[in-house]
Amino acid sequence: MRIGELAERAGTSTRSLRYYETQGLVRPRRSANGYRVYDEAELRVVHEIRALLAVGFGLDDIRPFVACLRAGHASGDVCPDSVAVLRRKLAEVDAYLDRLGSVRRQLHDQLTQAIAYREETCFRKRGLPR
Amino acid sequence: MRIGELAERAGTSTRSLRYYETQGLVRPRRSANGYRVYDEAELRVVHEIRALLAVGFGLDDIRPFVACLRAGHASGDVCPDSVAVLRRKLAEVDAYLDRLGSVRRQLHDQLTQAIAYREETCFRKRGLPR
DNA sequence: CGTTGCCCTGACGCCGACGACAAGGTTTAG
DNA sequence: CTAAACCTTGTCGTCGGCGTCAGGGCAACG
Repeated sequence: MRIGELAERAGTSTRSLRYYETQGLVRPRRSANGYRVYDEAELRVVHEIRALLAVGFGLDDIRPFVACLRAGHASGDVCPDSVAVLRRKLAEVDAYLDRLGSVRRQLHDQLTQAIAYREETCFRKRGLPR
Repeated sequence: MRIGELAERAGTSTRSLRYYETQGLVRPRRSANGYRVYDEAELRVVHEIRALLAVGFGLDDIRPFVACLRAGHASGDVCPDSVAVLRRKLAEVDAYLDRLGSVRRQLHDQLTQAIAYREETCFRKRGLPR
C-alpha cells in the first residue's frame, strides 16, 4: 500500500508517516517511480507508534517497541529495552503525579484563602457581624 | 534599583526580566541614560511571577495576579480575575491528574503483562513446570 | 587614557511532532 | 488531451520562556 492509504488506515497523516521515517521508525520500500510502499506489518508498527504517542511517549522512547515488533514479537512490550522504557516512564509518571498533587494542594489552598479574604472583606463592607 | 540587582534579588536573570517587560508584566521607569529603574514594589511583582511560573502557570495566566498586586492588594490572589484563573487552573490540574492516573494504570498493566510473558517464556525455555 | 563592569537593543536557537505550503512528477479516468 | 488525485522533496511556522551571542553605549576608577 502507498502512503495515503496507510495514513488513512492508521488514522494519521502522510506528513506524520514521512516524519516517522526520518526518525527511523518506519521503513517503506520504494516502487519504480519513487513512491513509498508499505506492507501490512508497517500498519501494525504505525498503530504501535500512535498508541504510545497518545500515552505521552516521545519518538525516541518508542523506538525499542518498534524494534521489538520488527523482531517478530506479537507485542512490542516484551523485549528488555521496551520493559526498561516502560519502567522508566512509569517512574516519571509517578514523579509527575506527586508534583501535580502538591501543586493541586497549593492551588486549592490559595483559592480557599482568596475566597475567605473576599468574604471577610465583604462582611466588613456591609458591617455584618463576624 | 537597576535590572542586574533586581535579577539577583529575585533569583532570576536579566533576560527574563526584559522578557516579562515585553509581555507587559513589569514596567520599569527609565533613567536619563536609558537604563531600566525598578522600585521595591516590582521586586514583589517579580516574586509573584516566579512563584506562579513554578506552579506551572503561563505568563498570560499570571497577568491578573500582577494587576491585583498593582491595585494595592496585599496578595495577588484576591481579585476576581485571579480567583477565576485559580479556579480554571485547579480544574485543569484535576483533569490532568485524571488523565495521568489512567496513563499510569495503563503503563502498569503493560509492564505487568510484559514481565509475565517474559517469565512464562523463560519457563518454557527451561522446561520448567507452570 | 584605558579597562572593567554595568547597561542597551536586536536576533537566532531550543524542543517535538508535526501543519502548511511550494513546485514539481505520475498515474488514472473520462 | 486534460483534469483530478495521487505522489515526491524541501522549507518555514508553531508554542513559551527564556539562553546566548553580537555589537555598541555609559560610568567610574586608577
